[in-house]
Amino acid sequence: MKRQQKAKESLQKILPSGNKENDFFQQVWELVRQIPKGRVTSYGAIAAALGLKSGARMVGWAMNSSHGQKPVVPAHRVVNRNGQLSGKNHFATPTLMQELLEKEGIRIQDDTIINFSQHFWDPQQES
DNA sequence: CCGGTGACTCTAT
DNA sequence: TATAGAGCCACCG
Repeated sequence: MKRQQKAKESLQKILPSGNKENDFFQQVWELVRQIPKGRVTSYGAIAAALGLKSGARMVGWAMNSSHGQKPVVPAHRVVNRNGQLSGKNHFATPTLMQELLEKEGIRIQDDTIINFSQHFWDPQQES
């Protein structure tokens, strides 16, 4: 639990100069930002796109740090492999994620995206 | 250096 | 079909 707070604080360090801008987090944020409106992707897909075979958790960690990022990170467009809004609890409000997705034309039922595969956006496909 | 944790995913029972 | 356990990488103290 405290890890998240610490992680957020650590984020403060990577923002200033002299740090590794190529940080894993930055990569994730950048990729997430490239997600087209009305589309969604999974942590595993992002992790794979970054070269992490099973680093889905790291992606989630990056999302945690994405809170308050200057370039808005549409973390709401990132869901688990099941299309469930697993991270909705980490947003400003648990319902914010769903609201944002619905605003983009995505139907959500039971915290799960309907026709997830249809809205799914492959990070590698953007290239 | 080592242990613990995490917005995940897969495999096994 | 559902539940349980292990694997995975990165970061912190």
